[in-house]
Amino acid sequence: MAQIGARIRYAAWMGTLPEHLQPIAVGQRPLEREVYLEHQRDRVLAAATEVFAKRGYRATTVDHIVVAAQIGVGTFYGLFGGKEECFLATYERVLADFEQAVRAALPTEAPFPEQACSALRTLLVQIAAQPLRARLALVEVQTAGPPALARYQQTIDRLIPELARAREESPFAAELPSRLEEAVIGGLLWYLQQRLLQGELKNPDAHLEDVLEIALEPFLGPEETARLAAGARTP
Amino acid sequence: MAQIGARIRYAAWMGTLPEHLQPIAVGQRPLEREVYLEHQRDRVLAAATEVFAKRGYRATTVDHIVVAAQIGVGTFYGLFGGKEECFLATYERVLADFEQAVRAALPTEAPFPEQACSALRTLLVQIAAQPLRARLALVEVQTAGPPALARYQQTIDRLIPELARAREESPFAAELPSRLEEAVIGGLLWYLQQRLLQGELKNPDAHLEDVLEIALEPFLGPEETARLAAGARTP
Amino acid sequence: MAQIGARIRYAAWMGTLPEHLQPIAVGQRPLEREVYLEHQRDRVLAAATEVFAKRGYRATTVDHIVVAAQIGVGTFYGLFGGKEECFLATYERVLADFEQAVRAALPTEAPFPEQACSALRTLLVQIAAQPLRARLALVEVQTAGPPALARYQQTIDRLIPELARAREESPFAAELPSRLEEAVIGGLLWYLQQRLLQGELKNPDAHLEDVLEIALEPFLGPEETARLAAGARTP
Amino acid sequence: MAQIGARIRYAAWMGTLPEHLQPIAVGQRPLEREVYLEHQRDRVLAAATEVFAKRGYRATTVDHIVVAAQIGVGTFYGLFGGKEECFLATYERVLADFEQAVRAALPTEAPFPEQACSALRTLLVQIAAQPLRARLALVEVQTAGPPALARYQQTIDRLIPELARAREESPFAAELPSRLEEAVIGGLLWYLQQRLLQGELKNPDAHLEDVLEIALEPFLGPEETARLAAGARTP
DNA sequence: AATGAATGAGTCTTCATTCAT
DNA sequence: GATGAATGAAGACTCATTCAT
Repeated sequence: MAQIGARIRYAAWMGTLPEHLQPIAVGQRPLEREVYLEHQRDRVLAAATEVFAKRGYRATTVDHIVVAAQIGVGTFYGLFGGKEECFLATYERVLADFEQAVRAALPTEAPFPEQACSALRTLLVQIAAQPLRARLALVEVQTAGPPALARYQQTIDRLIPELARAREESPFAAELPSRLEEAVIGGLLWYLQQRLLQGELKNPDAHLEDVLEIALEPFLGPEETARLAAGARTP
Repeated sequence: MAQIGARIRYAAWMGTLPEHLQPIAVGQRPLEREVYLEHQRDRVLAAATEVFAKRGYRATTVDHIVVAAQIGVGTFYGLFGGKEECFLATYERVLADFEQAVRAALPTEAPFPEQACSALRTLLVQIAAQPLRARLALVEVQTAGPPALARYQQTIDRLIPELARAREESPFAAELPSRLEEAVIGGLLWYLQQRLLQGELKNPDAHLEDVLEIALEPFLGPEETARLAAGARTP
Repeated sequence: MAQIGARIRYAAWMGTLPEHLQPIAVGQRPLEREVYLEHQRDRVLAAATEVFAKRGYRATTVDHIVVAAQIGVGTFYGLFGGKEECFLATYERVLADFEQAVRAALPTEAPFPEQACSALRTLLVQIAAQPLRARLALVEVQTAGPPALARYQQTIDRLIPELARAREESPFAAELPSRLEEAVIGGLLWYLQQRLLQGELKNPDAHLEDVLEIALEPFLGPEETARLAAGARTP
Repeated sequence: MAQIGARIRYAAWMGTLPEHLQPIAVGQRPLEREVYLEHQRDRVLAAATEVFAKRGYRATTVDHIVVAAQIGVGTFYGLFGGKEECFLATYERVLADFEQAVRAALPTEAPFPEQACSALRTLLVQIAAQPLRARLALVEVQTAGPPALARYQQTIDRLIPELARAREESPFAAELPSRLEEAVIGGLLWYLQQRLLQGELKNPDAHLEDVLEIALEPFLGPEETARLAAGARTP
């Protein structure tokens, strides 16, 4: 029903035409192919992310992805087991990228509150920079069927121990509700999801205060939270 | 593919068969019919709730509902505009019932904290008593397409002012994060949704403490919350 | 991909247009509908038989049938579980018709050899009259997948006891090979199948002698067989 | 979807790796290559036979064969024109092997009945020894499309003159039905096919008597047939 | 010569919705 | 008003075959 010529893409990517300029190291060829393939999967994943985020998981058809990625249907099924598996791969990729961004920016030597603040800020920055991918990871994942939902919940469950460190640092650790981490994460996700759906997350710093209040104030109290917010704003 | 004879049901409900023995009071007929129709819609809604909750919105087909409700497809489309509209109606009905239950049990004369506590407890009781309907209103609604999601968010938005009363009552009103209501509701919904999906909401009182901690402690503080929990447990 | 307007067919079949000429007996309507439905299934079955016989089971697509029968794809799947089930139904129908024709022509009061001869002759007549259906029942059934093959073998197994009656009548019963029925039926089917594939079964009487020789001579001997052949030729 | 490194296999078969140590006799290379190619085709054919027999012609995909044979898809298409042609080649190969086995065991100097008996016995032995190949040559060939079916019928047609020799030897040649060879072969094939499908051809001698009765008794009469069966059993 | 990634026509199947009865 | 047969667009997925490397 759609798509034509992706072999051409490979040729183009290889820059085939000026033959004499090609790397002559014959042994290298298979490597290039491998690199191309990785690149290919990435391209499809990127296209899929966009399509999923724009149309929603359900409204997206394999054909949409295939057209967007400029590949054949068969290629798609060679790369992924099907629409659902493709979505899952997309989700994993987005998640991994976000996580890596957060880790990369993390002031590992700083005290925990600063680290937490940095993580949240990077998250907001990432969301603002890549709203489509964020939408996929926060919204669409919830409607992409049971396996995706399970994977989403698993992701969140992994956040609980991270936040538990805030409890340890808390001056009022003793009085904290037992389920606080869970509630805080639920609240935070809700907040982000709502803002995202309203298209209100263009400017990360505009929401940092809210986010810190939601995520950290219950543990660290208002003054400390305000201090963090102020600190984050300056640099 | 399925369904047989629903006209018969109407006849039976009317006690029709011996036609000449029917009440002839013509004026009364339309009323009976109206009553029947309402009854009919209720029956279909009830059947639909069950099907939607059991199979999930997406996996449910109009035929499933139609078979469960023992009506014809045409009747279904006479009653609702389509599958989505039917789901929405189902959702509204469930919501209205839950709300009514909460209102009915509300100690209107009691101070706010007691009222809030009662509302939350009734909610837990309702969820435990009707897990299918709860599942529909908390989980399925999120996967039933954009309109349903919008309606869900609207529902939640309406809860914010209710919770804002807790802020007024709060002894530390001044220090409360500005977005606290939002975060608290998000956290609460997350908590309920997770428990529901795990099938852990059979016993309402087992979760009341958690729920109070999540919903009220941020506003009222630990002592007051503990007091409410204790008070709720006794009656 | 194809098909339009079958509702029209129903109207036409009902002869709707001249409304005042319609049977007014309202109670009769559902019956007519039922009759129509049976007629409908028959029509589809007839169309399917033709398509299957002409294109072969494998080369036939559901769409081919659907176009030939002038119905919608959905209607097809409402009538049958799928292509294979449709083929099976077709096969059963053809078989039943052939069997009925044989039974109808059977001289029940005559001695066994005459009955057998009549049965074989009717079979040849039927095959000559409906080569497409014969082809389906003798050839295509073997390539229509395991279930069809099993059904075919079952059919043949049911013929063995019928032929065993010839053994009882045989003057040399004692000397007959034990597996003779099986071999004879195999040989007969082979003969018919080959002739059919060569398009050589246009004239039933041209093959009656061969068929009698194959099927009956091993049991009844050459003279008796020749007598039967001669007798069958005259009427 | 599958297959890796078949070039390696060639290298291994050639003992390639230490390139400078390879026999340099250039003239010899093409020969080795030819030998390799024949070997290669054999290997693929063997793998294909197994796959076709196990999964059935229709359910077998080119990929299945390619994986089983450990070659690339392209190689497959270099070796055969396509799936159907490959099946045909497989069939020919199996047939040729069976025929050769029969010929090899044939007591050329013995009188015809003994030869026929030997041929049938060898056939049964071969079938018992290689049920998969037998299944391919007797069953699958019938479902592998028109060309294969035609080829199958051709094979059988070639058997008729062989069996006609039995007619010449027959003491009752004059009374034999004219189409007897055809019927007998049809019956024999049917018998074998049925036993094969039921997995009942493990022990060749258990079926020799049946087979002789089906194939030879019509020509040679019961006593002679019994004599042959007895003779075949002893050696 | 061998490889296997890419292709995309072709297949089956589902299901929301319509409308003549 | 109720019915349910009919529709057919739309979807997911397969697999024989090609061809650049």
